[in-house]
Amino acid sequence: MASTIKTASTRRLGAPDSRTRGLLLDAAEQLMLEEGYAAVSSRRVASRAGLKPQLVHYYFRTMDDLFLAVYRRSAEHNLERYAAALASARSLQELWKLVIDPGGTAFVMEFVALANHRKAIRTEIARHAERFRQMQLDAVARVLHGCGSPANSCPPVVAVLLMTGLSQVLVLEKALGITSGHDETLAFVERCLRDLNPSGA
Amino acid sequence: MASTIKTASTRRLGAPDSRTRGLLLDAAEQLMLEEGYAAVSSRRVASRAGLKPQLVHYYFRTMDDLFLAVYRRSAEHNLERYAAALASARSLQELWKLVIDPGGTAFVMEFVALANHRKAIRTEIARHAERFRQMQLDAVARVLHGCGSPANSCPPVVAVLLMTGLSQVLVLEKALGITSGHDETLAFVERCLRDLNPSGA
DNA sequence: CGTACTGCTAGGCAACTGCCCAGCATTGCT
DNA sequence: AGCAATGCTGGGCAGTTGCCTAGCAGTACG
Repeated sequence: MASTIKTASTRRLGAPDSRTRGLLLDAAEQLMLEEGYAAVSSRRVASRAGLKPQLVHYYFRTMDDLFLAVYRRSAEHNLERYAAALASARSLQELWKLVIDPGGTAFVMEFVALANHRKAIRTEIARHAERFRQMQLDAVARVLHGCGSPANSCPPVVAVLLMTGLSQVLVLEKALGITSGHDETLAFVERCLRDLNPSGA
Repeated sequence: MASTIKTASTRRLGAPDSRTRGLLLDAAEQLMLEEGYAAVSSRRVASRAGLKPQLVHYYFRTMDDLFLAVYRRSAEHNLERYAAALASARSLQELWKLVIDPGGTAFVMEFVALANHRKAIRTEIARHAERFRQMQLDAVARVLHGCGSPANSCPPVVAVLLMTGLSQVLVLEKALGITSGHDETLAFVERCLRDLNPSGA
């Protein structure tokens, strides 16, 4: 009754800041991006990290906990990186560059697929997305306000959704091997941005 | 060597137009939408259809063949339905209504996730997407040409991509439970369309 | 010294997977 | 009647999965 306390409901679990735990998260994240969430199993994660399979369940009670941890860590990281970039963006052009960066989008897409039928992850994504949206909104509103065009242009929320949507199709289609119309669209967006704010970057 | 001919490379397979085969396709499609592609296994598909598991492999050599068949059947069906609707659409407003219909989008999203790491399905999706895009393009070009605004507006391809992107974010976010900015965006789009073509319809 | 805790592991259970084979009964052709 | 094709099934193999239990060796601390 001494060493294995487990407080009647939870079994022994590894420390959240362990180095090994981090390695497992790395491996899971890689696997997920390369082969999809269905390929992420405890054995595969461990072998990719060069560790024993049981370690996965030593640090994460269930596989869902693993997925959540992977998502949380990456989302938090992206949020910080993005916040800094957004804060220093001074033009719509710079914001657009941030939005169409395919780095985060691919990652999010895979999680969206996973989240589609796991509510714990779905709500976590929703929470982060709202924070994300708010950040973008502030930045766009600030920049839009700085370069005028109140009635001519569209409300900031709409601009954010438009940019997000466009970025999503472009990234997704590129991944599928579809590229028709992409160049024209990118050129069009840049033309629009230049019309709104001729000073450029 | 008589009954089991199998021509040395392929084993015996069920007829493509069999009623049972259709039931299996139905079951697989349902499962996929309700629980994700990871939940589609031969046993589960069969039990959902009220049939024996071996029938799945009697009609489809591999699970990938099953997925491909599910996709092909549904995509073909959507394509026809869409073609008819597009052909009869006379205004941008009507086209927009077709684009934001969430029916097909959810289905496509699940397959995109699956396709991400199965090249046979990926190329099939790409093929259909290109046909789809071309159809939309023709329709948009026709309608845009009909209501003028050559320089003021954007090229048809860009319009299609914009609409597709917007539809994707809206559907995807709604599924996740995120709705901030959606109403404003829908209102904005309708305002834009009315500016382009006041006659509405 | 003993005690408590930590990181880690050997081993295993029950469930599930894709896929195959041999064989049944029915139908239709000759 | 004879024969072949068809729809279907009982049974099974080999592999993978999530998750658990019991325990080992090392360290910190009284």
